[in-house]
Amino acid sequence: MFELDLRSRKPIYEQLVDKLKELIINEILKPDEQLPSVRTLAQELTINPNTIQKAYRELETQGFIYSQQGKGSFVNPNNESRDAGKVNSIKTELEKLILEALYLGVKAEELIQLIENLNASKGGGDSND
Amino acid sequence: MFELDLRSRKPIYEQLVDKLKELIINEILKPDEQLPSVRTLAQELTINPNTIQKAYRELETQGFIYSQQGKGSFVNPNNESRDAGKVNSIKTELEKLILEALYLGVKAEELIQLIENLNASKGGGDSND
DNA sequence: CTAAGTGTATTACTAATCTTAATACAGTTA
DNA sequence: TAACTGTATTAAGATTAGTAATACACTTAG
Repeated sequence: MFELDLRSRKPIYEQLVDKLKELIINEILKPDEQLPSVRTLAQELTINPNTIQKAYRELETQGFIYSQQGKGSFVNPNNESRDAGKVNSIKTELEKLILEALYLGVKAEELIQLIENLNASKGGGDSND
Repeated sequence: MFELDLRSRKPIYEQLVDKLKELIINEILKPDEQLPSVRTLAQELTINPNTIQKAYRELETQGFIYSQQGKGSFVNPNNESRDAGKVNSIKTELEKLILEALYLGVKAEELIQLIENLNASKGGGDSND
């Protein structure tokens, strides 16, 4: 299900968070779909269950999944209103990166094109990155 | 010159890097303008010179400043061609954030507006964030 | 109720990072 | 030469991050 780089400087749990976020955003994991249990996934990836749990907790904090004790962890159906704070922090990050890109000579049109491409492929299934 | 949060989880040198990048991008620090010396700034902020140096080294690695032994550290005039690798990594980061924003319900138009606003204010002096 | 599955919490050990400090070296400039 | 620059090294302490082992709590199927 995942390919992890155990030798990377990037923590395992962070790699997990990124990959799962990607799967959720690209709707490969559907709303309310159950994720693998912490122990199952831990066995599969040959890492510690706590590491999985740390990733799941982070995803829950960020609002991408919800967990129920005894039942499992599931993809959070994305109601586009609950995340005002998160949207704001993302916008702040975006501003920083956009300013940096503009400073380095990237044209505004190019950035706009980037958005339009990503927006067009949204919901169109998987992406190749 | 700066306000640092010594109690923050964010390392001091990283706070410095961010602030200086901002000043450079917004052209408050002009090309070839000399930065405060590591020792001066260290005294001013009551922190260790090594911490300043770490920030300066990071800024130099990222291409925002250049340093000359015996002379000082200076804002790097931004020739908009040298940073192909950096531009690419910024674009990758942007893609991730844009996808996440779109997923959370932010409209593409809103993001485009964001870019246009930032682009319009570019070179127009300071910003209020 | 029991068994086997789920998530959760606590604790501990290890490793890495951050900050400071004390020196020393090297180049520039007046 | 003196006083300023950046740079490098080493070491120490503190904090944080990552991983692991274990126990607890809830849910579901029988």
